[in-house]
Amino acid sequence: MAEVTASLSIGQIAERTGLSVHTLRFYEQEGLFVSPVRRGPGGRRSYTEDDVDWLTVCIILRASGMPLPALRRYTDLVREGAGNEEERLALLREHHGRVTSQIDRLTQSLDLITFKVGVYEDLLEQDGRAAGPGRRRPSGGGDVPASRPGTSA
Amino acid sequence: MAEVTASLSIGQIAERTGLSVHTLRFYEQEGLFVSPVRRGPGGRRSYTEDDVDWLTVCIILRASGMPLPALRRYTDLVREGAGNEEERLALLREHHGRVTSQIDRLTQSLDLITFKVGVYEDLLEQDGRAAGPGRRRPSGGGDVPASRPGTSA
DNA sequence: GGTTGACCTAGAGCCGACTCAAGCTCCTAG
DNA sequence: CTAGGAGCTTGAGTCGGCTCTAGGTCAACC
Repeated sequence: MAEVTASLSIGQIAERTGLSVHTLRFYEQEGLFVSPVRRGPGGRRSYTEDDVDWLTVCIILRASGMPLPALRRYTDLVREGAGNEEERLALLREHHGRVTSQIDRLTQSLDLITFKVGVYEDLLEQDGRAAGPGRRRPSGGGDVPASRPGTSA
Repeated sequence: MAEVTASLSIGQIAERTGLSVHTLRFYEQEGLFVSPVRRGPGGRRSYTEDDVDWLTVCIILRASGMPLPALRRYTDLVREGAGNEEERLALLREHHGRVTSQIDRLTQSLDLITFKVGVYEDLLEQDGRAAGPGRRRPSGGGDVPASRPGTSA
């Protein structure tokens, strides 16, 4: 129950988070740390487990496409402490919306891709065996040699 | 049934696809057109409906994160015509995989975001009414004023 | 005949998010 | 004592994907 918050070097943080030391310094400079990064002997950065936790959140937000300025804003709000929860919520909600619509867009795109994959699979399969009209797809995904152009989307 | 493939100007294409004229010229330069863009009087680009169809595919592939070089490669394969379907399929499959894993990542991220939104909603709601312990979440998403640090991820 | 407006080219510029380079300070091990 | 390795700072470079500028052509309209 003691564990007086062991301090971690930038290298250790890099290893734990998967971010590069470059990126860690860059993030610091961009104001993405809630509490200022302490310095140990020789001016070396010294981090805590809390920093790792926070970075984990940052990484997830970044992975979901939150731009650095937004992440920075969020960090600022958290640093300011209690009293701005509405704004934090608003920010998170907005991001939530963007992520869901991004997932939607991707899912839609995936439909086309899946379709095209299927078209080529059929094409190659029936190319392999002699002939014989097996299950075919509605056609229209062959991209170019469609003889009558206009259906190649 | 006639419709001798009316030719469209770059401006019309821009309007139809939502790409800017800049981007259309840029894409052409990047080799993202299957057939070379024809030129009308005065050297003006003249497109067909087929180009629109192809661009639509390109837009979807781009929207799902396919990098320009990959898109270019795919375009090259299509331009070359029949005989390279395996490679097209491989390319599409690879992209398919990347898109699905991207969707997975986003969905995971969304979980955290949703959770945090919930935390702040609860917090603000119970802040609004006097007190009374309504349904609460397991806590741990409050970011910073957690008194005992180390649980703020 | 002057002024739009859409188009052309070549090439520069921009933005986001890193990523690296140069030159320095420490500390530790051999 | 020196070589290596981790860290430091400032500032520049990179990459992907556009986006814009400058300077010009051409056709149409008033």
